[in-house]
Amino acid sequence: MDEETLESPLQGTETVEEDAGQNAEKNSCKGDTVEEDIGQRSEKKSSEIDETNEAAPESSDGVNAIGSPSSGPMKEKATEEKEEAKSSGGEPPVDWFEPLEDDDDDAESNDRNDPEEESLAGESERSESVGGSESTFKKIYQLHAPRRKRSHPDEGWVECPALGEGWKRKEVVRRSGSSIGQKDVYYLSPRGDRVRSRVELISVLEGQDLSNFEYKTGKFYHGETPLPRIRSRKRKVRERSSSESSWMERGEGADTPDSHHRLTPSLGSKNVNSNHSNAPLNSTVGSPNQGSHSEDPPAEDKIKLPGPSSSQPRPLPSINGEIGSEDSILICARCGISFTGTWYDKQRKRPCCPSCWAASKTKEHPMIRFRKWIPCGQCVGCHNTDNCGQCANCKHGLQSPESRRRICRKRKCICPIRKGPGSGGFMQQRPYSDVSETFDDSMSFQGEVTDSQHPSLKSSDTENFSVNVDVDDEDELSTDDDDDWHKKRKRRSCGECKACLCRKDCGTCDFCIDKPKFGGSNKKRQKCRLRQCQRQAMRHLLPFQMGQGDYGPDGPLPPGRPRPHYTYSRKLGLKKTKGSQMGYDLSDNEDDDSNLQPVSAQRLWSFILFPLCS
DNA sequence: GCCAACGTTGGC
DNA sequence: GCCAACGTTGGC
Ligand SMILES: [Zn+2]
Ligand SMILES: [Zn+2]
Repeated sequence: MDEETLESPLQGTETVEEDAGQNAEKNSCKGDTVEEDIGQRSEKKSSEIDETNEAAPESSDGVNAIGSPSSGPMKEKATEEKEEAKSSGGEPPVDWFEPLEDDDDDAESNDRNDPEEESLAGESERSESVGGSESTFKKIYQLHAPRRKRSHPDEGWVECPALGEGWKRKEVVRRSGSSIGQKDVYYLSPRGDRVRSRVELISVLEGQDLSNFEYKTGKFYHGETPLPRIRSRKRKVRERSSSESSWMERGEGADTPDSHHRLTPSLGSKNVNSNHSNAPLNSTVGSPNQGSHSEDPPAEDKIKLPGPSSSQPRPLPSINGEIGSEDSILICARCGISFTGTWYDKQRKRPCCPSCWAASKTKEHPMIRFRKWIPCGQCVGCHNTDNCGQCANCKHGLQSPESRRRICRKRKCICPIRKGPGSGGFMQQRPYSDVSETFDDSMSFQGEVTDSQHPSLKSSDTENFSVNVDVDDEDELSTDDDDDWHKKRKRRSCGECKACLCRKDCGTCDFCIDKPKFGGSNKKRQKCRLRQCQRQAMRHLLPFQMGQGDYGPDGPLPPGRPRPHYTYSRKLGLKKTKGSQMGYDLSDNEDDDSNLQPVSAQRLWSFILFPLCS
């Protein structure tokens, strides 16, 4: 979908264009920029529903609270979130993305103190408000209105002829909260539909082509002025944490206020679109539905995480709750500190504080082992001297300054199983002893670290988050090694052996049988055993004959690489081998020298025929 | 957009 | 520790 692409927070390397766009924005629609609280927006919605007598409500806090007592009104969420914050860590609050009550302290502190009472109040109120009558709206408005300073809802609207007669546009700058300074753009249709996002706009303007419309600026672009965010991006970006993508400086999402309400994986723009006919303005929010997560498309395609623009000061994480309101406190799953904001790890399962996130970006995170690729000097890649001119890196290099050029992928070492001086392999890049450089003493994880004899290996918490990370400099710190990630997916095959060169599946091995094309259920999803690389395939993927035999400490090494075991996926009770000490990464067996191509493998392969490949 | 298949996870 | 299962990714 276009809008998914357009609004993807991952869209962005175009900070510059973005800025330019913002300037253009001012010029195009001449909109007064209204300053507004984040939290206000939810209030304002109710009030505007009132004032415009708008039948189609527009958000969960406005709509669901009115129409459905069971549909997850924000007050309940607020309570839950608070509970979450109290119980250290755990899963993120389901609606953490809601800009709840994290603003103006002076005015709100009273309300905040008793969320349960508030919740109850909201409940009874909702129970009365079945039909969403005008009086109900007013009641809600009155209930909420005194709680925050608000800009007048009629304020700041300017004509936006680009969308047609009667359309209005409004910019709102947030005055507080974690995304302070961020500018939201709203539209108001001639019918009074209030639009907070591109998707909503599309819904309201059913059938109209908005592909050239830039939500943020309120302008249509024609041909020669491509919208910067439309550029396709490599999926490699996915490897970056959602936390990073939560910085919305890049895409248009940064300016669609609605984007902050569309953060649960199950609540993507897809849902929005499927919901668009009658109530376009309430479709982007709903009660969280965690269950459907796995069936959704990759979350990154549609999730936007809230966060301030990069051009604005980033909120400092609060250390153990000292800073920030209780409502938005999360417990970092990595270091254990509490922090305000909405940072999450790349799987969006655990909160990840800005420090940890930043540390991971700067390769200084104590819980992560960063490794760098060292060319072996022997493999095909290393022996290649000519750039292919075709690969992404070659193409990239054509447009890049010298400092950012990358080595041709055909010339990169493909030899993942070798390591050591003069040999390819991962080298640890950052010692654990650097922990203290990055983290403050007050951070709770330090206690855990010192409690254990060995910070990186003994603490269970540390264990859980001790991750091997192949350094990926793709975007930030380009070096010659910046496409190791690319290689990572290649490292099961040498590309040269008979098995690698074989293009045909045997159709009879278990992996083949599993394939849909052979009538299988696609559960194993592995390459035909006979096509598993003779040199680099995982041992357990090789033909069965090869795994058997008299391999032992004194005998020949078994062929193939052993299956890696991922220590970070294990919880408690792991026993570490003695070699698994600081600076030695044995958690990923690919680095183990025992994985070196054993002579016996070649011999064994001579027993495997390749009738399909010869 | 589809597909092959890689890497990781959780259950046992 | 093994392995079935599956989310994810790069190539086409
Ligand atoms: Zn096969
Ligand atoms: Zn091979």
